[in-house]
Amino acid sequence: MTLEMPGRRVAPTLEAVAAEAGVSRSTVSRVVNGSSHVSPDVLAAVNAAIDRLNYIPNRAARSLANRQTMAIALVVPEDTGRFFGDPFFAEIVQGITAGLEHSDYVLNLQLASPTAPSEKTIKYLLGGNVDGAIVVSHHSGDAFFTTLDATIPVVFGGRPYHPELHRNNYVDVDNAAGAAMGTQYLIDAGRRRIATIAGPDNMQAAIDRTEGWYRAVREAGLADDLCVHGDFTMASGAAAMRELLQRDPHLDGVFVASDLMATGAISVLRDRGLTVPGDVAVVGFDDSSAATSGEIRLTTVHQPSREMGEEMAGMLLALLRGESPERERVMPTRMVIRDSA
Amino acid sequence: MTLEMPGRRVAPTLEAVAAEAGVSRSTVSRVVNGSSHVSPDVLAAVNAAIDRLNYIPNRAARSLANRQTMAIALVVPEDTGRFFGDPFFAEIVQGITAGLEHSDYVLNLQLASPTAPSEKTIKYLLGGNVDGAIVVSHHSGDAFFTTLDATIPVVFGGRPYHPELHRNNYVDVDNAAGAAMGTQYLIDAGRRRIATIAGPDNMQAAIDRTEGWYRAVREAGLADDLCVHGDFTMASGAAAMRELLQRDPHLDGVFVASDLMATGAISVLRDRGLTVPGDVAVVGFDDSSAATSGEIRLTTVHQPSREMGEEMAGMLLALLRGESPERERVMPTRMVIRDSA
DNA sequence: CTGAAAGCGCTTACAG
DNA sequence: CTGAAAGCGCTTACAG
Repeated sequence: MTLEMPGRRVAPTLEAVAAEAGVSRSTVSRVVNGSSHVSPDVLAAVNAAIDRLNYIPNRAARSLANRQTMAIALVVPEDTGRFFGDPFFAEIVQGITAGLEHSDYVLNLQLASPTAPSEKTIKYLLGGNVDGAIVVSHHSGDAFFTTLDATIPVVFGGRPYHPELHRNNYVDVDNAAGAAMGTQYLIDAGRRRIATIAGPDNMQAAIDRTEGWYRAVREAGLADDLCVHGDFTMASGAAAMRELLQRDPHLDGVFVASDLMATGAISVLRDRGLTVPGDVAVVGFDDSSAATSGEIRLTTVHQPSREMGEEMAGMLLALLRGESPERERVMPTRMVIRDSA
Repeated sequence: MTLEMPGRRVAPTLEAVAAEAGVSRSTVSRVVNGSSHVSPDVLAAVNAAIDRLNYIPNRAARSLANRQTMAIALVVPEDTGRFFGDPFFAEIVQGITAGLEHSDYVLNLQLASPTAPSEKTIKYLLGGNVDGAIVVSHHSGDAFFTTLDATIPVVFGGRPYHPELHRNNYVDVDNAAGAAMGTQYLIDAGRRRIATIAGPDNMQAAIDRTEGWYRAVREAGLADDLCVHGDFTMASGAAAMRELLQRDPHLDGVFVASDLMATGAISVLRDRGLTVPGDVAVVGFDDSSAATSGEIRLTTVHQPSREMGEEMAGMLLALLRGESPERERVMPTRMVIRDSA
């Protein structure tokens, strides 16, 4: 590692390009950074030299000089299993990646534990290694993110749990309205005994969806006692469904706060010999690929996950440019009717 | 962004620590980097100063000075859907993360397209932004990885497609032997018309597994004509199963090159009213979480994915230390008997 | 064991 | 529009 490999050319520096083009380093730096104050012919000469030498600016040197790392952290306070298990995240990441594609920023994935990030992650995030951060799947009770938000620009995927404490940048959907819509769909279909499988109550999105269910069910004058919480995994959806069935074997509709949980719920329904949507109609939330990969295609509340990812990236980029974008971007949901309700 | 935020302290530098401790910068640098040539009391004084000031070394400055980035790229030549859709990757990533936990390296995720990495990714990887790379899910026909391997230390997850062209570092299992074992299990169970759902033939692991199936089936004197390829997704497993059934409605066993594809295959089997393993016995490969999340728990060939990820990290770390670890680490597979065969 | 000095490859005012 | 100079915060020989 220490000795020069044969055939391993040393990377050309700004200095070399300057010499090749017959100009000063300042000038090369200007063209590399797209400054407008460069005469056309000089610009051409420098660009030619850059191509000839195959020059790529040294990131570390640049960072040191201008105090920008050109890196963005994607912080996901979930264990690996949850992160990889839910297609919702795949779409978010896809969107973020797309939104960053034409920028010079690179994405650094930081998987943290749901309770608290590791010492290493904290040091990394607070140690000036990234210019900004996107945090998705935020849980309550972690003061770290408040610190982070005070240190570098951060945008949240989903309204963070304590919005009243300080104003955050986030992109989200109106979870309560979406959930109410999904529940209303069940009501309109004539269901009268409607349960919900809610998400974890330390996540704002989950809380809001539960709220939406309550609202719809109460407005319709129906009972609101059938609420069981899961943690957004398929297994937890199944477990919740079992409990619900035990509490009321005659329920005829269930609004589930995520497609993945809905998939789990449906499998137990079928195990019990109940038909979907015949005996029990099921409405999910997300419209992720989980909605169509199971045995029964899910009727669900669609949220534009990919676009949300793009929005997050765009918002952070704007923040990084020193602009003041709208702090709260709430995107629309809509019903997608398929086979489960 | 440009003006100093109120309350935003400037990060303390090495210089500041040196002043605080009453020593030179060189000395502080030595203790930060764990050099042994420091007297006990000086070491104590410096560490105290570091704690007092809450000093975190500046990465960019360090990188610039010693030409190390302390970053490792995880390159996955798959689209986001595939990467997030297969729990196998989750376990690999988990292992890699664990293996890097106690090092000072950070992981940079680079999702590339299966055919060729983007211009941005290439520039990033070749532009001295990472000290090494781990590439998983390597497909054939991409000369880029040869270039990459010649530029920085890289370890492959799975033997790369053209091992004869140059010697790579990799960690893998004996895919052929594992597949033969899985197929043999079917044979021993009395199955006589055994098909395979193979992986894409531009991936070495897939090729090897197909090879193992051929070997077992031929040695048993059985027909070897029922081979259909999928691309490791659940949907492709289902499609392959349909084609297989069309080619021979009476097949009684199938070895599937991945659990995810096996899950897809089983769902069509059941749709057709065939019982598993009664009518058709199914053996998967991976023993990922997909093996136990479906309707029928998979009998499958286990590969130690998480450990493999750890090995990859360990191997790369050794390479980065300038050591010469074994270039090829082949880990054991074993049968896991559950309900599908 | 410790320090002074040079240097890593850029950017950024400051002149002109 | 262009260049000379200083500086970003470290590490690395080189002396001592």
